[in-house]
Amino acid sequence: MASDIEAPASFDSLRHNVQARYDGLSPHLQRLARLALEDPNSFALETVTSLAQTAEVQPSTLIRFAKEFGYSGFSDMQKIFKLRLIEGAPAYREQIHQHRTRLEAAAERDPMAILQEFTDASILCLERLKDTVDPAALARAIEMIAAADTIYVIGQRRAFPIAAYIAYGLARLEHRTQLLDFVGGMVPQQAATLRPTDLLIAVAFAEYTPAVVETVRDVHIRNIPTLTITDVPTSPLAQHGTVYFCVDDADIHRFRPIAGSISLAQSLIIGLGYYKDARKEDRGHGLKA
Amino acid sequence: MASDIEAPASFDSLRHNVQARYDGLSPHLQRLARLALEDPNSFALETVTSLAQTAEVQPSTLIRFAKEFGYSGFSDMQKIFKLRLIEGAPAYREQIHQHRTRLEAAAERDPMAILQEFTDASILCLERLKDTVDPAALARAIEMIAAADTIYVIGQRRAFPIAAYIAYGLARLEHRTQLLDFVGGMVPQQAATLRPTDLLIAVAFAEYTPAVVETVRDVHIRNIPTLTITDVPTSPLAQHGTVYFCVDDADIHRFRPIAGSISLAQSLIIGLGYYKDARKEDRGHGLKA
DNA sequence: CACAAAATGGAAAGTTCGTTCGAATCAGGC
DNA sequence: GCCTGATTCGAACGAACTTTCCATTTTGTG
Repeated sequence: MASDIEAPASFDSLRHNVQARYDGLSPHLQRLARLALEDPNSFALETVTSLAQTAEVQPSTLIRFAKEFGYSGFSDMQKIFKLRLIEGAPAYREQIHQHRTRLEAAAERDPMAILQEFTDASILCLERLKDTVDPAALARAIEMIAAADTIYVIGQRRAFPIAAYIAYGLARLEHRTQLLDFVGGMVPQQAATLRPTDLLIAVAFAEYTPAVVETVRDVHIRNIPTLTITDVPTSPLAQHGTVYFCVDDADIHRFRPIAGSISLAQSLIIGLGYYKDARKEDRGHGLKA
Repeated sequence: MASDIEAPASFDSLRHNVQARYDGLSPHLQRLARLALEDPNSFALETVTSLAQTAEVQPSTLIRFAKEFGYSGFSDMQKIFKLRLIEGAPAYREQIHQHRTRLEAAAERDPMAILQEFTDASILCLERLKDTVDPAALARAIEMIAAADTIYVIGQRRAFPIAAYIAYGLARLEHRTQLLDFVGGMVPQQAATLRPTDLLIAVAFAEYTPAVVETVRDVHIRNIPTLTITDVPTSPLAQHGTVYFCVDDADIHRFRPIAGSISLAQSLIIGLGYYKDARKEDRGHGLKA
């Protein structure tokens, strides 16, 4: 063991350590050092034996390598490599939990504290949205909307405001849009009139309003394109979405922030606006190369 | 084991399989399915025992889960999750870079850049909201809502989703609530039935929908309490609000973020929830000092 | 209400993995 | 050329992990 008061706790500091002491290492340890910095993924996922094979050293050398940098053994060092892979991801749910407890603590008397905590939580949702949305799905969703003849939008309870906003936005962009709002109780009949050239946009979160789920399923089974916004990949709306988005906003005191979903909806609308503008321009200037 | 000729070799196909067969799985397997799709990183890095603990199932259930989808055991399935991590991970650092360059270069075309820009703008709105909201107004608004007999909510166009959310939230807190949605064209008549013990909540931004403005003015002149959410203090809704909030969100690409207004609405609802809980407790334990 | 089938719990067996430690090998100095 | 110290090898051990199997509970059905 080189010195006693070390053991880097982050991948970055470990890398610095390895780089600084590289010249003073024995040949085999140098080989491992190179491997560790060039292919850290393998160090996170593979076993001592298989790493030893690829590096053409004995397993015990890997343990000596780990101890050389202050860890108690290989497993101890491997934690750092595993951490590097998930970087930042686990923070979200913990942070939300913090917000929730803080909100519950300070809330009873001061509404302003509620506002504070709630907007903070909403901001977190928005930050996360940027990371979790699949760019390909976003592009495809916009194309689907642009290609559709008539767009039907459905959403109930907490999801209704989002559905309403989508309908509003589409109408502003002069799309044929129909918000299925259950007034008059004719939704099943309305859904039955959808054609394969139309599009159904559905929004629902747990517990998924049965009427919405059924509508989506019926329409999707009839091979009519569906675009769904829901919370988790296992939701029935994800299963029956031709394209789907998951915006999982952890709930805060029985109410979930919907800022994430709303912003996604708004981004879809704005993206659609640009998409249509671009196509209009192309048509105006003739065919493009 | 469900069938014999399967075992997805990629994470995508595994995800599709899980989504498709989710409904037919037993409760515990469903729980694992959710965890697997929502937190695939843990499935790649952690052990059977620790995953079983977080999912609150027995380790054996994880093996059953893996076999259900055609793998020989958990380790066999875990390979897929590990693969996803090494293929998906290098993207991360590049993604950050991509975001930057895409934002600077081609913001107009790329939907992902729009999403980025738009969520950033929404975050800004939320930051501002915390500073601009008057704590006294917030407290008074909650008291007004709590004191009201029946609450009428009105909002059109972009403000309609916000009004709809308020109506939803109030209904969930078991308030008598009526969303004035212009279906049937009876809004003026409905508004005429408001009594001084009721409350009108109105939401409108420039250009203020005339029907909403008129309704608010009429109700306010009749000395019925009004709570309004609008954009600027000079708005007609601010003038005729017994209590009013201004949430001025600068527009971006012809559309304004409404995340700020939505979050204010949600904070009002949650604040009301706590307020009611507190009063209920007080009544239960007698008068408080 | 009893029964069969499915789902789950839990402990014990079996396997893989990480780690240790003495022997073997190598490099450089007298 | 031998000796010393550092380095590496590799078998054996012990711990951790996965898997199996059967008892128990739950669920649905006649």
